[in-house]
Amino acid sequence: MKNTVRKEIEKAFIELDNQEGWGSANPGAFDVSHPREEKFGDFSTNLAMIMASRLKKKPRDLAELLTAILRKNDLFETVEVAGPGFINFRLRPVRWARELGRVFREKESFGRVEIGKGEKVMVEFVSANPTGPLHIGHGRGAAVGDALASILRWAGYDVVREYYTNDVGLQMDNLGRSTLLRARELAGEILAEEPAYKGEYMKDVARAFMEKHGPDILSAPEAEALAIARDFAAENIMEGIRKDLADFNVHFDIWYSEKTLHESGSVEKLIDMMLEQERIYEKDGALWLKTDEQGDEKDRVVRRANGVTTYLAADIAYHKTKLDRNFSTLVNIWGADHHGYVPRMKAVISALGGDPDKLVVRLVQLVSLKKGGQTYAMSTREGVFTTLREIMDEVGADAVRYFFLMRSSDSQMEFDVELAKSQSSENPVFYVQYAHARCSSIFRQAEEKGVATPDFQHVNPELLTGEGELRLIRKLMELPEIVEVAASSFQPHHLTQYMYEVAGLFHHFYKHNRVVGEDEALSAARLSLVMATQMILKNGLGILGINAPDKM
RNA sequence: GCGCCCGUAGCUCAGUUGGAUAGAGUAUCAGAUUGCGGAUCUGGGGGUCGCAGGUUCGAAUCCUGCCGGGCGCACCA
Repeated sequence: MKNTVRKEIEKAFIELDNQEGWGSANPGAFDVSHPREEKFGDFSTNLAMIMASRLKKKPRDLAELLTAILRKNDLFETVEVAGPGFINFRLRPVRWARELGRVFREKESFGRVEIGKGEKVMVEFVSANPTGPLHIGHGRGAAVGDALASILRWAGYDVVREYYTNDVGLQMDNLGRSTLLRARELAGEILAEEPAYKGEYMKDVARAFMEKHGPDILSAPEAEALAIARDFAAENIMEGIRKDLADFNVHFDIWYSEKTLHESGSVEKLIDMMLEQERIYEKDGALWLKTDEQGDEKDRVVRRANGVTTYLAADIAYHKTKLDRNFSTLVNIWGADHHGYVPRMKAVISALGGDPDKLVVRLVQLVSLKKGGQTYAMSTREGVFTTLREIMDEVGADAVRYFFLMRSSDSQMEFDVELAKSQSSENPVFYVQYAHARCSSIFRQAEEKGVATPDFQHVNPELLTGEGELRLIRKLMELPEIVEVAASSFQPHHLTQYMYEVAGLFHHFYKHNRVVGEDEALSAARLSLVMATQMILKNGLGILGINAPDKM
């Protein structure tokens, strides 16, 4: 609808331009927005203010001239000049009601837009090392990454969800050693040293390890036992991560293993190539990548003096594969504690001959937990963290996702556990899901009373022009705009916020308008509005990866 | 010391590319409903948008400086 209005404004401007002979032809960039105050109308444009300086006219005078033309358009009920030179539009109510037909034509696709034009986008997220279970920080990244991927898909991009596993290197060796230590402890030995991974979960890993390999494994040669323990632990923990994510309704297209990059030799090959290109040089026995001249604080080591490559070396090879796979945008969702890597990774992209602007890093800020009136900061340093599994078990996957998605990922957030658990209107996820369930309930009621589900083509739109109805309809028709905003800002919370508003307007409508009543035509019209609302709630919640229940 | 994010109502937070009298929930106060799910709805009070400059017709939004909070600054990942 917004685009329709924009086109009408452009047409009017061109007409005015011809009439006055300014020859400016192009109205340029101007806004069409929903005014904050309802009394200003359905849409508002700043065109007159933008063009005023270019044409050396007073904004209000220009606005008046445009208004005279726009008033002839029967799309609008009123066109008015306001404030410093805004033009405010109010559409004829019946035009809004008729617009609902779009929802019934597009159904489960209503909300899709084509700004992506089929371009390939990768969203890489979570990518936690298989050294321990996911905690709620990972959970926030998982929710944001997954919802963002869906939003981009709805915006017309060809999206791939990818998880990169760091399944080799020093951390993995530490993991193997920790497993063996715990296994020996289970066998009755005293801990020879403090394990690198101290969490309780390591005891479970060790127990499973012993069950599979039996006690003989402990007397095997150290190197052999270590390798077996390492591989077992990594696989065991990774399995848990996959399960957690699946239960969190997060599904990846590709699980990319760092190990394969080493095994294929592409890490070494790229280092050699960059040495030749003098993007990598030797100093103090180590090999360094020139990231400094690309905006990083200093150059970075890719191969240590002891001959072992660093994480960065693998990351070069990994990002090479991303570039080779022809994505137009590479989105990475990282925890805020990794922000220092952004310039480094941009430098890597440049060194590979790619455009660093292709890499979009969304940093997701930390989560703290509020429980029993206390706030707990999640801290890896102090080893205090709640796992994603624990919080999912306590409040449910839907509520966890909703809470992670209702705030801007740029802000640190407080997760109120009691609120997420409460089954009342105070809890936003219940408020939204309840709106959907209420729609279903209305249909059940209609069915009992023998009221048929209407076909929108036979509904009289004039019957949907009450204040509460119009407000709801206007909001419903915004879904495509919201998808666009969320996609272009890479911020899913815009959609979550919108869902809440839709639910609020629907509850209001329901309270003040009898849906299934005596008047057959009116019942049909209102039932169709409920159907449209339910479709929007279902589509929106679907994008966010949250269930839309018929009963609660 | 350098860098990134944040600072908006008592509390938790929105505010799309700069727009009109800055919003929601919650808390608080006051109300509604003999009917489709009260898991709902209506209203009131509550603000120096951290502070100070600057750009602009117009700044919560952009720029600079300062203050406060969080997080990073390895030949770890």
